[in-house]
Amino acid sequence: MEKKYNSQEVEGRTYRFWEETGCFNPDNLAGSEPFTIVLPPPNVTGNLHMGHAAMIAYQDILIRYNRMKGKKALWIPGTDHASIATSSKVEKRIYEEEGKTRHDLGREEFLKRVESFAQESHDTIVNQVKRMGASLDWSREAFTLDDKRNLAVKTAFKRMYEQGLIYRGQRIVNWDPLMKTNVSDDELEREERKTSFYYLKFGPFIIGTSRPETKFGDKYVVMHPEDKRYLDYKHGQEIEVEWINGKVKAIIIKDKAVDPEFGTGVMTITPWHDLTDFEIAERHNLEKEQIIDFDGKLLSIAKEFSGMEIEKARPLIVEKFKKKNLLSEVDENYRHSVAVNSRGGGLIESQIKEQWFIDVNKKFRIEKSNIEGIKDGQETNFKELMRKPIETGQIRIVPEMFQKIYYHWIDNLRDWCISRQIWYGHRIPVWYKDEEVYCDVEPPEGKGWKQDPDTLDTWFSSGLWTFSTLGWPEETSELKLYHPTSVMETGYDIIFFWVARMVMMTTYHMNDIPFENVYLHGLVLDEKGKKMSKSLGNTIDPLDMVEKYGADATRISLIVGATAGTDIRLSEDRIRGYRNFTNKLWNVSRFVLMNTEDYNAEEKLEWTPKDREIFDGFKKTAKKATEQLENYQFSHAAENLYHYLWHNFADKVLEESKEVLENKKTRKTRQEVLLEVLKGIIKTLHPFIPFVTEEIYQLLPIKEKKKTIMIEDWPV
RNA sequence: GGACGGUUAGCUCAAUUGGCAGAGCAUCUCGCUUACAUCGAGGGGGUUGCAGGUUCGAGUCCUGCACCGUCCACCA
Repeated sequence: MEKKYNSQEVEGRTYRFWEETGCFNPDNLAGSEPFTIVLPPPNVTGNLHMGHAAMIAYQDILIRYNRMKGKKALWIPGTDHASIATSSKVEKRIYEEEGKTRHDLGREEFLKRVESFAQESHDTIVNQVKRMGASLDWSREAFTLDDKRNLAVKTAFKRMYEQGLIYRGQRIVNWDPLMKTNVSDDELEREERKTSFYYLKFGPFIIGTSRPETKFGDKYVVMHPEDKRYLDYKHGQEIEVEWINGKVKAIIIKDKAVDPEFGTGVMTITPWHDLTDFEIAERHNLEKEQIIDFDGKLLSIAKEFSGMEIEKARPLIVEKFKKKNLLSEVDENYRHSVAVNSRGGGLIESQIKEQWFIDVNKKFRIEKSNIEGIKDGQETNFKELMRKPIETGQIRIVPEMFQKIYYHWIDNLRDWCISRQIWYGHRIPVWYKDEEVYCDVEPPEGKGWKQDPDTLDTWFSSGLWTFSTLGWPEETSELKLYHPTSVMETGYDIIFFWVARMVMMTTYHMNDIPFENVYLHGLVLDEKGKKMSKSLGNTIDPLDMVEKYGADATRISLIVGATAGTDIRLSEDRIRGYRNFTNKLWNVSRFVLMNTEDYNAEEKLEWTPKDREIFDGFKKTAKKATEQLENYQFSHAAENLYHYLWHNFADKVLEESKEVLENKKTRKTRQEVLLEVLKGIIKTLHPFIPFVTEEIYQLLPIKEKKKTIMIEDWPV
């Protein structure tokens, strides 16, 4: 046994060895009870970060533990094309390097570039995942945009379209003028900004606005019906006012959406560019006019400002209001939040545009149902399908706290906008010819059909992930055996994007739940508690740490102290600390092996009471660790084992054994006990620190050794 | 504006249903004893955010407050 443990050398060789054993593939395992996890597919946008490393650690623990418990443990790898994120990344790169936009390149050429970037990222990521020691079944690897998944997406779309659950409509959407696409409500990020708030004279009224550049088309002035200050004005009354481009006729509208407490209690509306205004306009059947185009520039209605970008035009427009004596007052310290595209895009401008939506309220009949609380043939809708399995406990969320957040999201949910005006992703399987619309998995026969240019929101394909990876829409035996999956282990930050959508898609298409348990982990933050980001320069690259301290140390440093749903602070010191732990385990093993060179496995002797006490001490610890693992208390389990190895087995048992081993009478049984306990320790520690434990296992002088510790029996 | 989480040793966090406040790191003292100095032996360090209440007993339960964080929300 080497005096020093060389993680670099051992880890590289051991992963290859594991792959060769075939034990990552449950088809080669003896058990019959399945245990399934699908890996949340990393985006093919570059590299793995610490968050990925943590997620791999948690899932690999579950998989290795259950495999040792004799289950058919399946962990399915895959990557996500992440349409908007990947597209944005490549667009930026091309713009920086060549000064071109995707529109300059054209759809075909641009897609080629994205695909080659995606392939590169994929290869890097797969390599990194392997370095972490993940026992994934690579024979089942999937990609959200490969042929099988493409078929699944199209099939899913078609079914939902035919049942009227997917529809196309003119609606107000979140338009990103920078990336030139719409994004869903969940992809928005709010940023608080300090801006000026302008009070403008609109005939007899003073109206407030933070967006004077949208005011060109104003012809409705709205107030609360019960606002006493304005009782003299009647709904529908027409007034003539002097406005930015001369006299306009305006109509008084009374609507409860107006808050009398805010500003002057009167506002003019811009239905094309604001959701509240849009809804008011819908209620009263008012005209809607576009003021800003899809590039974020003013339209001809703005007269001399037409073609200008908003930021540039705003001060000039304010100046004009001022000159015309229409500016009453300016509040310079107005704070409000603006919406930004969280996928690296720009400031959101609401626009009316034709888009595809999933109707979350529409009732439909579910033929068969394995969902608790929903009967065969019952009428239901997507909101209910998402809610029911959590309510009945058929799906358990850990930590429980997130249930409330989940319900709250469902209650406030609006129709999910699934179309995107970007090119990288699943093209919408709909074709048009004149007034005809055709939806199918394959394009229609005949000439003159044009496919919808849009692609689907990346989360549409992600929503199918638990079953599309198992071969759906084909009715495979894989699906029967491994679905519903056992655990969905993912970050709490994508509970809406992903967890909810999987529940929705799976209950609808499979009439079943996607997973039995949801374990939500926290974020990996830097040592000061800040989010790791490249711009802040506070990232720790998992691969650097693997090279310096080993994958085992990196993994366990992400586990201890990470309880469900809470963020973890990581520093290099922490990882170094756990490297010391793997070193300790190595030396403990060396001590045991050095003192058992003459051990004869054939001879069976009776243990002394002290021997038994030692063994019981380990049993107790292992039992506790098992309970903790069953309850997803990874941190506690790891800490518990850490403590036992170091402060009980090493500090007490080995120290005391030094004397016992000297004595010929007591030597033999003690050797047996030490080997037995050491074997137990490395088995229970294996899910956490797989490499070093495998290496030690291979060196143990025991009989009936399996080819790998991965398929050893769990010692409880 | 609404909800949720947090506040415990210098730092990061534990403490099952209320039952003697703990661990790791850091720090200090001593020790290169042939498993390990990536180590060992030992020490110091606390009014559990604040103010009340329930209880034989509160870090834990109740009420109020303060601060930090997160999510949600159409205030122009």
